Parts: sequence; C-alpha cells; structure tokens
Amino acid sequence: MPRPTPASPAGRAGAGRPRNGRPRSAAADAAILAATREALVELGWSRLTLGDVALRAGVAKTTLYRRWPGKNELVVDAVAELFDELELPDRGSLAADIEGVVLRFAAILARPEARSGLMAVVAESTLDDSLRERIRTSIVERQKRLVREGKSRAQRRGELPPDPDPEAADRSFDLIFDVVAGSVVHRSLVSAAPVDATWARDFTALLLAGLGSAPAR
Amino acid sequence: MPRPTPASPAGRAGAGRPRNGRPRSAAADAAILAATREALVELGWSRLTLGDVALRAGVAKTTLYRRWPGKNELVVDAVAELFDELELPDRGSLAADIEGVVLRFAAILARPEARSGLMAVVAESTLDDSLRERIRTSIVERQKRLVREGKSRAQRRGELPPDPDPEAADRSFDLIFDVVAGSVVHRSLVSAAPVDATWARDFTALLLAGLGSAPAR
DNA sequence: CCGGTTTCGCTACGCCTCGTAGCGTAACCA
DNA sequence: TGGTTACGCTACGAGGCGTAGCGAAACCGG
Repeated sequence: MPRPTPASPAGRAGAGRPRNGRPRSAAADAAILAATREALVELGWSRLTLGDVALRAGVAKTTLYRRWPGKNELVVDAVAELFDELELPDRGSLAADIEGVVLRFAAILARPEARSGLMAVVAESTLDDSLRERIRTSIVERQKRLVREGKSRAQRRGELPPDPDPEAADRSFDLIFDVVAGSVVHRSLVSAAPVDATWARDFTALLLAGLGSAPAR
Repeated sequence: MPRPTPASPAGRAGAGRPRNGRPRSAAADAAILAATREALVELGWSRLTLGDVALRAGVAKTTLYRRWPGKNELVVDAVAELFDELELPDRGSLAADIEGVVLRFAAILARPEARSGLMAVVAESTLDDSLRERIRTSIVERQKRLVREGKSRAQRRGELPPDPDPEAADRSFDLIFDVVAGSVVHRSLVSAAPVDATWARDFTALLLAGLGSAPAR
C-alpha cells in the first residue's frame, strides 16, 4: 500500500517516514525550493509553471507532483524558508526592538521572490482552508513568536504594564501583531514605498505614543 | 486607423472616444464586471477564466479582450467598484470616525469577491508597473482620500495638533494610511479573524494612545 | 437615405500548461 | 537477495490562452 495521500513533503512536517525503500532525496527538496524562488523572481506568480521549476531544479516533473499537491503549497514552502532568518535581537529598549524587527521583516519583503509569492498564496488561501493552515503554521506563526517575545521582554524591562488577565493579553497580542505585520506589508507591497530607517522610526513612535502625542518627530 | 492600443476601457478612464461608429455597450461593461465578481466568489483567482466570465456575462470572449488587456486589469476594475461605497460619515469624534471607517472597510474585505481578488492583483503588480498604477488610482487613492479627510477633520476639532510643515504632514499621513489599511487587511485576510466592534475599539485605542498607555481597555 | 466606421457575436486555430499513467531503473533495508 | 520505495522519462487527454477572420449590427455625417 503506497502512502495514502501525497501528504506534506517538505522537511517541516517530517512525520512517520517508512523505513523501507529508497529515501527521498533531501538535495532534491532544496533544489526544488530554490528553483521555485528563482522562477518567482523572473516570472512572478501567474507565469510560474511547475514544468519550468522542475527543469531549473534538474528533477522530473513527476517528482515534483509526488511531493507537493500543487503550485500553491510549493510556493508556500519556498517562501517560508525566507522567514527562517527572522530574529529579534535584544537592543535594550522596546523602541529599538520594534525598529529592528520592522527593518528585518521589511528586508525580507523587499526580495522579489517574497513579494510576488506571499500575496499570491494569501489570495489563494481565501478559498482553500488547508492552504491557509499551511501558511499559518509555516509563515505567520513564526513571525508571531517574535512579537510575543518582544512583548514579554518589554514587560520584564518595565516598559509595558503586565496584562491583567490572560484573555486580554491574547487579544492585545493579536492586535499588536496585525498592526506591525500589516503596516509593514501594506507600506511595502501596496503603497510600494520603501521601509527605511526613517519610516521605521516614525512607525515606532506612532505605535508607542499614539496619535494623541506629537505625530511629527 | 484603428485605436492604437486596446487602451483602458472601463468607464473610469473614458478619455477621447471617437464620434463615429457603433458605440460600446455600457451594459456589457457592467455585465462583465458583475460576472467577474461572481466568478471570483465561486472560483477564486487562479481558477477564474476569461472564457467563463464571458459566458456568464452573455458576451463573446473577443469582446472581453477588446476592452481589457487581460485577467489582471479586469479584476482590478471589478474589485475597484466594490470600494465605491466607502465613505466617512462624521460621527463627532476622531475615535468614532476611525472605528466607523475600519468597520466599513472590513465589511468590504469580508466579501469573498474582494478577498480573493484584491490580494491576487497586488501580487501580480509586483512585476507589472502599469498594473500597480492601475491599482493605485482605482483603489488605493480612493481609500487614502478618506483618511486625509478624517485627519483634517480631527485637526479642525482640535483633537490633533496642526502639522508643523507640509513635508512632515505628508509623511505622517502616509504612515497613518498604511497602518490603518494594513492592519485591517492583515487581520482580515492573513490572520483570518473577524474585524468586529471589539477589534475596532481595541485598534482605535491603540492607534490613539499607543502602547505606552493601558493596552487593555 | 447612404457610405464610412466601429463594435459585436461567432467559429476556429496553434500554443502552452496541467496533472496523471506507465515503465524501467536506482537506492535503501531486512 | 528479495521487497519496497523513489526517480527519470515519455506520452497523453483536457482545457485555457489569446488571436484571426468573417458577416451582421449600430451609429454618424453628409
């Protein structure tokens, strides 16, 4: 009996692998994902074809279909790897931490393979629940972890008050995450304007002090 | 000599139309855009085909290609019409105005034809400058006008200080726009969580007072 | 009323991509 | 060595893309 479903192939979900038979080439996985990003840069989402990706990666097209159900899932995994480098170094203050993570996040979004791939899979996920779940675990949850860490770090420093109850803490946390990630994505992809040091400083000032205080630095 | 380019067809850019010959059917335009939205709901972006749209609209496929260069531009125009209803009623205070526009904006994004279409064309625009410009003039600029109006309204009320110089005013304005629009879009499409009254209130409180004040209401 | 002009519906076409099936071979394990 | 799985390759039907060509319809100026 072969594997019931093509299943999730990439290393991220390496669950029960049978001990018999020829193992899947890990090099092929890496080559396919790299080829996918390369094709995203040159062709964008709509003109990207799986046959072209297979050709670039030096594997057969059938190998590609054995590991990923389709174009959507492949691109999610290819883009997700870009976010592996996202970290949150401790810069001493909440303001500095926010500026730092904003600039790092924006640096990833500035790469064309992320620009053209990310929004496309989000669009597809509106009619595909399993794809949305894949995006959530592979990309979104990873970013969220950073915001959670930065918040509790600021609370240890005394820059933010402790949360009164866990329910309110969760809601406040989700809100902050959407504001930070959404603002950077919108600035970068929709407004198509650069997220540079000036913008990061202005954004941090707004997030910390709000509109009521002096909006201009 | 026929028209040099297929040109921008929809009513939005109705420039120099020749006075001779059979006029283009305005009813066909409306039917095509409505059919596009209907197909977006049922099929989403990737499975939407122009042949299917033509069939739904009751026009020939060639008619469709005579008016729009391709799928991208057609969907931009179809989605843009959804934002026509976006307004900013005066609710007496800056906080109430923000909550109102957030909820109205979210109501549009909750419609499946907007969800699946908007992100897709934004993704495509990363490699197509003319498409990005089309999105900017048809969709983004329209939203921006509302934020500009709300800001000056709040300044007349004395809720916000006047801007020191025009350059800082522009930068502050662009920032606010990206934060508001980006946060709502991210919450709605990426986090896939509802933008309800509670979220709108929490977001407004954060935007006005910042993280420094009490984050929980 | 009529000739010029443009749009429209329809059919047909070559090109490409999709996703799968089938086969022989290669790699790994007990 | 035999069993099992992955791989490369070829081939295929299905379907969308975007265009060309045709005759008919609609509108305008003379």
